Amino acid sequence: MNDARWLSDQEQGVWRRYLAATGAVNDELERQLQRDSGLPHAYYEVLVSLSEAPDRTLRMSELAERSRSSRSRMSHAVARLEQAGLIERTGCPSDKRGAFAVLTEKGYSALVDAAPGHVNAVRGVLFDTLTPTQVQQLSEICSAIIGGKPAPADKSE
Amino acid sequence: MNDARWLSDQEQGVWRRYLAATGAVNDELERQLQRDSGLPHAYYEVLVSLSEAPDRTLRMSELAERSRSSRSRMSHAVARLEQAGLIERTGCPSDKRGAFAVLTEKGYSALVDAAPGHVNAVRGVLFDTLTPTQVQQLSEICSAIIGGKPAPADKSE
DNA sequence: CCTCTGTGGTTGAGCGTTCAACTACACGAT
DNA sequence: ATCGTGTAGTTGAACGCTCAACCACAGAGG
Repeated sequence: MNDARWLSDQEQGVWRRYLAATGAVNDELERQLQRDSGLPHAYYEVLVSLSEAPDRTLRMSELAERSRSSRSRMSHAVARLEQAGLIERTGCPSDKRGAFAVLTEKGYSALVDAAPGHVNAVRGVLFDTLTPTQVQQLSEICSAIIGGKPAPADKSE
Repeated sequence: MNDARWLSDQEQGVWRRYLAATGAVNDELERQLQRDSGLPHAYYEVLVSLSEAPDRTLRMSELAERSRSSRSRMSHAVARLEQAGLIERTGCPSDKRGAFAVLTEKGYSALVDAAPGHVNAVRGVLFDTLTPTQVQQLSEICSAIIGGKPAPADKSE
């Protein structure tokens, strides 16, 4: 493990804190959403994306992009959400390979029901914990990470 | 969605960037480790914990704590790692309910092989992307999220 | 000794993600 | 027309995680 390119003690500490912190945030959100709404966070985000789209409708691939997710994953996810009655699928007339996902009324209410608790959890875990200065710093740090790597990123800002 | 406790536009932006950034970091690390070593990141961390313990040995529950993981998860994980020959289990003489997990030579080599690529990935995704100031800020932000304890040199866990 | 409660650890089912096929259609070239 | 290539989306198996039992033992009290 004595590699010339190993992390410094300081870097190693930061990295471990990073893993602990993001892990804690993740766990807390996942647990809260699952407990209060029976939805995994990933599925909640799918509903959010659809709710913000015109006609609450998106192509599968668009939906995958916005959720930073693979097509396969979105296929499985939408299948489950459809089976739960929160989403419906319709074919695309102009391109017969395509498929639309549409948020149902039931799906919209599920989202409206889930949102306050979720927002509360986000506040509790992040915005209530950090100072406004830290929030600003975190924002810039995240922008740096997103922009510096060839990863599927949200450009809608 | 017009809840009095909804997130402000700024907060919402930060939150989405946070999700994108941490998601990208996660995906990148998971992909790199899986491709180059066939290990999920969680399993890699188990090997790291064991490699740092005296005699490369830890009780299951200690291992679970250090990996911020449930006992169940650790049981499954160690079962798989044992089956892969990277870990061995031995009973605890003083408490016959207990079990030790021991890193094998093969497990140690697997870790040594995997480490450089992993460290490289961590650098590429985080430390090469951020300025030293941002790294320091991130460290304090993570500390705040974890425990509310500020000190960068803090080690009260 | 025996039960009662608590703890260390395991197990199995259910679920979400991944990966590698695979289907079906679009589009351009031959 | 048909061939080849590329794209949209789906499928199934393998795998890791979670959750709720569950087993085996420890320790205290009767």
